[in-house]
Amino acid sequence: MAQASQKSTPVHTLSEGALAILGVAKQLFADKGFDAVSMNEIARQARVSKANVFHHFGSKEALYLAVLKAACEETVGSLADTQAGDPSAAVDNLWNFFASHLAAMLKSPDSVRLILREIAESEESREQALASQVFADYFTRLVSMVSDGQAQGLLRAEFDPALLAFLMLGANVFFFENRSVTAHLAEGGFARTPARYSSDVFDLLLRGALSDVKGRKNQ
Amino acid sequence: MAQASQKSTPVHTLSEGALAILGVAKQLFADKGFDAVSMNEIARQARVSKANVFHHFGSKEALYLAVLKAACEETVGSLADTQAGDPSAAVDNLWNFFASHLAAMLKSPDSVRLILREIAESEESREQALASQVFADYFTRLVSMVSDGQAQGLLRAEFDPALLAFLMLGANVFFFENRSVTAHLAEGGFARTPARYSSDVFDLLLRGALSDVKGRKNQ
DNA sequence: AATCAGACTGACCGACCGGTCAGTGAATTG
DNA sequence: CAATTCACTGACCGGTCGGTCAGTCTGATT
Repeated sequence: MAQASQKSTPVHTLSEGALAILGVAKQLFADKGFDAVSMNEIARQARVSKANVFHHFGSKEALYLAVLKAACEETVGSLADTQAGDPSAAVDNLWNFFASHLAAMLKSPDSVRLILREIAESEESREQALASQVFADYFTRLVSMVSDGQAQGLLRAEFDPALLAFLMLGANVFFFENRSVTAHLAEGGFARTPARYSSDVFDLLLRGALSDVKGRKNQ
Repeated sequence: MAQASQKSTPVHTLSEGALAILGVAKQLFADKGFDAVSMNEIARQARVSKANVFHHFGSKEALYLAVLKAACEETVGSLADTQAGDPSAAVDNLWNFFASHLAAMLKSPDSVRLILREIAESEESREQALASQVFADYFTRLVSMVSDGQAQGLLRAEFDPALLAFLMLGANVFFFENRSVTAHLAEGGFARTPARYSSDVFDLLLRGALSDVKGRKNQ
């Protein structure tokens, strides 16, 4: 075991074969989940021997962890440049973040599916904590933007900012997870393109569903 | 193979052992997914021999299908009694459906996780179609309620009714899937109890996040 | 008493699993 | 040139996988 299972080697120092393994493993794990993928299959698709996979990553668990870690870094990385913005334009910032978040998810779907899969897992493992951290990162950013909007008087202050943030995150994730289902749906026109979905959802969240007559009867 | 793999035996005609197997399999499949569960494990927990599991269900696939089918029926069944309601009270109907939907999910989490797992799968199998149908059932109901609300002038008519339905469904599913994550979150107060979450989300969706000043600047 | 159906079991099967290991061959280094 | 390093491999291991089968036991039918 030459350099197996060393912690978090920067990606660009890996050998060609190791990168191929990482790429194949990412796609397979995202597609079918940890248990449905065998090391044999990964090796075959990466065109290396199975022993070579173990040489580079030590164990199946370690390989999975490496894949997940890369996916998390890629995901939070794509978010890093979509930041800043002054509080007085909180609603615009919110919109930018919301739309680019969905776009980023769709641009690297394997990473996202990997992370969502991990979060859905019930056991509280090291891997789950990693994936949850990505979730928390997005969430915290959204919450602070919403808070800004409330502080500036642009948004109503009566609701919990975390609630809107959660709703926005959920709207994107739910869209992402159900793309294939909504595509076959008769009423699925709203989800035909991500851009349209984003702007329509954002508009609905901001303005609300209620008509402007005084009928405020909820609960 | 005595009565294995017959299609959709009504549950109450199954033997005691078969029911035990079904129950154990449901919990295990929901917890860990198809590939992470072995027939040995199911047999052990159900206190029967592995051969007996095959006697009753023929194959692992068939057992999984039986479990999934039962879960789908249970889920749409819990929805069946929450129906009707005249169109003029569309908003109230919407609220009732929304709140009881979340409550129903939390009452039979194994079934829900089974279905969500199946929907998340990429391959378009027979099982996926089954699970998607449950999704479609809920969705269609919601859409028609929203349409009613729009026809009655209670809700704004400018947005796609399917969009609000989708958002509501997503809000509940997202809450369900991320219960364990939000519980550890500092800003997770909004998700402390399902009842509070339901009513707060519903209120926010109806009234919108924007404050009432004329600042309508979105896009 | 004889027959039959069906729930149930232990022993077994070939295939495949994750993982190991001794070794090969091509660069790098002294 | 010798020594070292390291990506890489084929052969192999014990164990578990989904699945089969011959047969046992029990209770109802005739």
